[in-house]
Amino acid sequence: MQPRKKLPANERRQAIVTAATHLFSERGFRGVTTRELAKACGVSEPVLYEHFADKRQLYAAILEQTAASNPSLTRRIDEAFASNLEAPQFIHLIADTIVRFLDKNPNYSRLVLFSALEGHDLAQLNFEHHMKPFHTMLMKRLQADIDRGKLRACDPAAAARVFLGMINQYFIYDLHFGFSISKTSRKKAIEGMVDIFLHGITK
Amino acid sequence: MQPRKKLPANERRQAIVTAATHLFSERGFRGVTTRELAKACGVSEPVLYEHFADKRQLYAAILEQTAASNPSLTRRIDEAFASNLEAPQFIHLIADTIVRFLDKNPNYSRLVLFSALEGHDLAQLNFEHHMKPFHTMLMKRLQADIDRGKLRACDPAAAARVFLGMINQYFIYDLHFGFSISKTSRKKAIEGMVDIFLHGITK
DNA sequence: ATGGTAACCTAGTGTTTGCTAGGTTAGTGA
DNA sequence: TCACTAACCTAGCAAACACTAGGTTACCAT
Repeated sequence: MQPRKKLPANERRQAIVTAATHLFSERGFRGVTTRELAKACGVSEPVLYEHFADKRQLYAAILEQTAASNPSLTRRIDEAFASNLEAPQFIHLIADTIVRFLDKNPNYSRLVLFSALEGHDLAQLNFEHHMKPFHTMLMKRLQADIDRGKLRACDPAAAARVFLGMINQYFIYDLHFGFSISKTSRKKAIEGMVDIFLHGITK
Repeated sequence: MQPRKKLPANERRQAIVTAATHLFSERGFRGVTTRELAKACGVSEPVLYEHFADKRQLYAAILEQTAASNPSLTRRIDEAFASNLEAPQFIHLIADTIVRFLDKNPNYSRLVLFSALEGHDLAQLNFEHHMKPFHTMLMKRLQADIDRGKLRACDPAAAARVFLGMINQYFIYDLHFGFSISKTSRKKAIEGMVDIFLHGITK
């Protein structure tokens, strides 16, 4: 065991947030003790309290970072919306982007869902920052396509909900099956769902 | 304060389970203390331990009852499947039945989701007893309609997933909005989603 | 009426929790 | 090189936790 390395405040703080994100996403706010947290960070408990006033504020910092970050996902989504792809290719791209993100960030959905269930003040942050804007953008895009006569005259709000629910179901299945489905059959499942969704909104 | 009423074991046990179901669905397993539990039941803590070996077994009993019960929902779903309604009416009926159930049992989804997230042994019980059979039945029904030429040749497994995800999204929105949406707009939202789903699977 | 007992209680147990007082060490600038 | 301080530690607090030993009371059969 080599002597412990001392880190500057900002780096240590980030290390704590990273480790805590893992733990909180696995077991929720109440399921993680500050002792575990400290051990996972490789430091002692008082160090946590030099960066965060209490456990709740540490949790809040994590939720905030989670909701504010994921720049790669946001960027790719924005790119998809900015592109002039036709509806089918556009929907495929969006679905693929989100599912790929969820595969690479298995913590994400758990963290968000835990915070919502546990009723944390900042639980709606992700909803307001990601889901709602996405929902709005998707609605507008679909409405535009309907106006252009590219899609049939369905309710764009309902369509956006179906799409989000469809993608979300992907996570629920993972939650129950424990990621036991192979990547290939997963890809097929997504394609099947997108296929039905597209048929549902096109003439 | 009138003298406390003594209940026979089976009635007291059921009273405990009922009260505990409420609390656990609101805050999850770790979010509820045995003291709260006892208070909510109107008894002292040792009474809990005369009916259940420990907190986990009480929780297990609740999950078991939740997964095994809801006979009204199961019966109505079975009736819908047994009926010879055409696909559109059938899908409308199923969606309406489930949504109506979720409105009357706001605890249900939370309890199931909490147990899944917290990784309880019996978490898959509901999935195995309700979701999976329903998924299978829906798949078979859709496949039959596809074979009869009533529906287009889509992937029935994917279709079932889209349907479940769509319904599930209804709960997620409630989770975030806190049941602030009025019943009428809710009904409209469901109808819009069912509409898209139906268009997605019909020719 | 009254004994027997199922149903319930008070008053704790040891353990774990979030959090802290007060001391120690590693790294840096002069 | 050495003093200063940011970064870290050990040790332990009070409160809350799941759970229990041992005594009390309401109810029912006789």
